[in-house]
Amino acid sequence: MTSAQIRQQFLDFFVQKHGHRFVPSSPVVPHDDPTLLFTNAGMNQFKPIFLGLEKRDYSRAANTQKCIRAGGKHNDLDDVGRSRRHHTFFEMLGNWSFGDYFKHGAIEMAWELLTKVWKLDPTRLHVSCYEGDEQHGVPRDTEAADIWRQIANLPDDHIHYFGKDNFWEMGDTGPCGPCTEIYIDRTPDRSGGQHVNGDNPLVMEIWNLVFIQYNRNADRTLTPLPARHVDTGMGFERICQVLQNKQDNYGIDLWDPFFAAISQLSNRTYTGQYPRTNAPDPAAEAANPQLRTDIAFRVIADHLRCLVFALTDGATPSNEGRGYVLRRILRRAVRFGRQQLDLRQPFLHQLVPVVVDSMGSAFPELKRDPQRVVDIIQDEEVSFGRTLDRGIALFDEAAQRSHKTGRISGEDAFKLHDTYGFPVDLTQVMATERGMGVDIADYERLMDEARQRARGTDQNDQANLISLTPAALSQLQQQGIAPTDDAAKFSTAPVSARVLAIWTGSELVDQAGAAAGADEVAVILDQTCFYAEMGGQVGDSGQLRTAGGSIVNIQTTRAAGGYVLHIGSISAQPLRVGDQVTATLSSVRRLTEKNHTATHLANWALRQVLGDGVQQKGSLVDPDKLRFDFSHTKALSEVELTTAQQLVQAAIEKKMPVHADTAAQEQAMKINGLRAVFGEKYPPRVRVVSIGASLNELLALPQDARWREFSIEFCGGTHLQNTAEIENFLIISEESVSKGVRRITAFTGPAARQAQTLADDIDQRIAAAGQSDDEQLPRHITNLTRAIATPAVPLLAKRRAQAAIAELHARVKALGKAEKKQETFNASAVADELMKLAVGHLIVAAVDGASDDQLRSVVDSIKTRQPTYAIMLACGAEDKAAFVAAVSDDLIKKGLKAGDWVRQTAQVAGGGGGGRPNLAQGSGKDPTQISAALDQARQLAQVVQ
RNA sequence: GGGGCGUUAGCUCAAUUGGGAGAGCGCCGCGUUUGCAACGCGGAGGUUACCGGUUCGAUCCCGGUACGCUCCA
Repeated sequence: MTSAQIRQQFLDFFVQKHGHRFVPSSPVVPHDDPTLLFTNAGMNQFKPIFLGLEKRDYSRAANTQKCIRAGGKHNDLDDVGRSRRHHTFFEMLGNWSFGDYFKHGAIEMAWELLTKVWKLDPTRLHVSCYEGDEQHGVPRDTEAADIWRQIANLPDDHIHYFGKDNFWEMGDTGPCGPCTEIYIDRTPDRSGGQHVNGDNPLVMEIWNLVFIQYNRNADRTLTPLPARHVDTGMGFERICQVLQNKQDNYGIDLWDPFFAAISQLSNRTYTGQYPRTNAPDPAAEAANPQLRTDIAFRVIADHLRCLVFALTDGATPSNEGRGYVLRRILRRAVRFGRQQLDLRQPFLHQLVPVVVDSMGSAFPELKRDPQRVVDIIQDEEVSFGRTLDRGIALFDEAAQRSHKTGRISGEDAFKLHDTYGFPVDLTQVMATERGMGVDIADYERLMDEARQRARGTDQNDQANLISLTPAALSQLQQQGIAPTDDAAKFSTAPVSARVLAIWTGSELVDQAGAAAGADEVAVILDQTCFYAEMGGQVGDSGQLRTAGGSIVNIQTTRAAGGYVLHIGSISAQPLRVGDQVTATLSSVRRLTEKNHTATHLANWALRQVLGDGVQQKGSLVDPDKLRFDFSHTKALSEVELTTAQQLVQAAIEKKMPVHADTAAQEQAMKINGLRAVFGEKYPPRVRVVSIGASLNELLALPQDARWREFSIEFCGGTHLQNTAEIENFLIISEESVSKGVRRITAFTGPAARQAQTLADDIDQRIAAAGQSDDEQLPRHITNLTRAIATPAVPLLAKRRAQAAIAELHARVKALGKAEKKQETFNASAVADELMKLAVGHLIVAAVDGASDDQLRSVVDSIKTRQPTYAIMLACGAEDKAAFVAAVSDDLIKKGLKAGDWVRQTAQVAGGGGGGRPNLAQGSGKDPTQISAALDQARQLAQVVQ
């Protein structure tokens, strides 16, 4: 049975036989959950259902979920390759019940699938159940055990009890419950019962059934949930191992194409050997080259699969967060290829088609744009190659330094790693190759210190107000407080509302402010006109006022579990639950709406200019500006920017009406030219914001080619009535945010007007500089440079100024060159004159009207012709005297050093100087003292006369 | 979010009590050679990332900005 069949049978069993809805795997990169690095369990996408934040139109679901476990709390990265069961990426088969079937149904179906469909030997199956927790009043899960006895006829010695391993919790608080795990005993004599939940690889957990029936409160107590859920997870690679009768997860057919491809690249074969333990054992590995090869094959295959999925789902390698985890995974794969398989050139990207071909039918998203994935990986490989080359050079230096001790210092190893990204295990390998060691203890010490430093300043600010804890959420629900009615948010009129709850960030209180404590709060009302941050539009600010004189200044607004949190500070009188308030928006809402409507026009205009490849990658709309990120591979040209800007400006001048209405998603999706954010989940009924044509017109003729001339987007934000209200639109900057993503920032309305005056000012300066005299050029350059240093300068004006500055620089350079040509001619002539004034081997003279540079070239000129002389020349400008001295080696030996000579000379003219014994320079502030200074110079030179 | 490091010629990089901006490769010209490679001679190419400060004087010291590399969370 192939792995593909196994996957399909699992899904068919639940979907076709037991009425589950197939819910496609959510992306491995959880775009909407910043607390999670990667999707690491099947239930991630169902979390909101368990938390009671969301309802679905199905109560049974099944899927195979893409999971990554690396970098977070579960970090399996370093075990991969040596371990038989670990992956950075794996599939988790699962079935769920949301308030539908519970323990009986879950166990019955699991048993049926394993023993009837897949025909596993029932006598080899064991289960574990929760042993209970008296302290919190949770009984031993005899219920599950009884079901097992009844359905599976399991004898008592196949039912085991454990503590916290059999109690599953989502977090510190929230839904949780006991679970029952199914194990398979593959010992020859079926004696594995004692190893259940132990380390024996022959006794392996294959399925975990979780029964969610409690809520864990903040005080650690448990409350039974009104609706009980089932959440199960079965490692796909593991069950394939069992059904294909293999000893390890990498022995299954799924990996065959991977190993074949790696084999072809490296000209080696995979034999499936494993070390005794998961921990690296350099001695054993050194003695067995085939073992090292096998480990490398597994590392590359696993990491490759992980990268391709993560990149496909929109992540990119970077130096922070999840991007950093991906970079580490990629580099680990490259390192193993390089060290063990001698793959010195970028190779990983060549393997991408293996993943796409072998898994593309189960995960069609892989086929969408594999070339992008190839490009990103290749880029990373090339840049890691540079890092390694640099590291090797630096390692050589370090080895040189410590060649006496025969030991690379911990400090060097640390610096190689911390500053230059050169992996410490490579340092060790290279040291060993030269018969050297590495001071690893000291390296670890420095590493710990660095970790401490990084953590030291990690403070969690008062961010607690912006969301509700699961405990607070369930408390609100239990009090019967309905989600906030925010239908009024699309208008700007004040509304009258009642205070339903006050949240301090840690608890719900009846009153707050002034004498009542906590004045930074989040207020929940029965209805509101405030827009909670969403879809890139920032939350509203404004005021809540009571008749009794309490005022809450709202800084921002967020949504949590259907409740709108008005976050702000209470002044004057305390605020109480039950108070009647008037909610008034700040006038900046209008500015935000200008920016939001303009963002839609910008999105549309960029697509007109750059083509359909432009996809929205993010946006931020606040009162000050709009920021729009979109996919595009290179910087925008001046023409593209100008055209996009003009398109938006034209749309403003056309005074187009802005329509917003809801429609069935399925219908709306058909509209030609509609923009939706890729990867975003949209509800069955969506709100469509269209500019220039009403939703009714659009839906009447959805495929009409005309619609491409209009901006049409799914959007829940607030907008103007008419584009004319935007007034002005000016692009302020254009930059790259990550590979393949550009960002434009723009202003509208009054901010754009202000920016325009800056642009006009700059254009005037450019014009003035163009006609400037030669001497004034540097001043114009400085002025222009300063003028564009202000952040709010429109981009096009800035680019014009930069071009002008470059031109001015070129002019200055050309002038300097012309002057210099004359100078060299003068220098040798002046030198000729001066040499006539020599007294013995000494020349001390003033050169009138010469510059510092000219002075030096005269000295050079004399020196080349009379290498045995001592020379001191001086020149004066308005407020400055300059000296250059040169002394021959002979005369230095006699006691005249140029540095001392020029210093003591320049001191006479109120300055100082210095340099080397053979050449030095100095300067002073008083040019009238030049001749006195030169007298001093002659005096000092007496020593060599 | 917090550290470390970097930015000098087209490229790779030097330049220490703060005092003359350099090398190798590449490029252009000339020479040697039947030709090529190689070699020899000569040459062009620099706002030392940007802004400010200290100083008689800053590639160098100090502060800030931008960009890049890198480690940790």
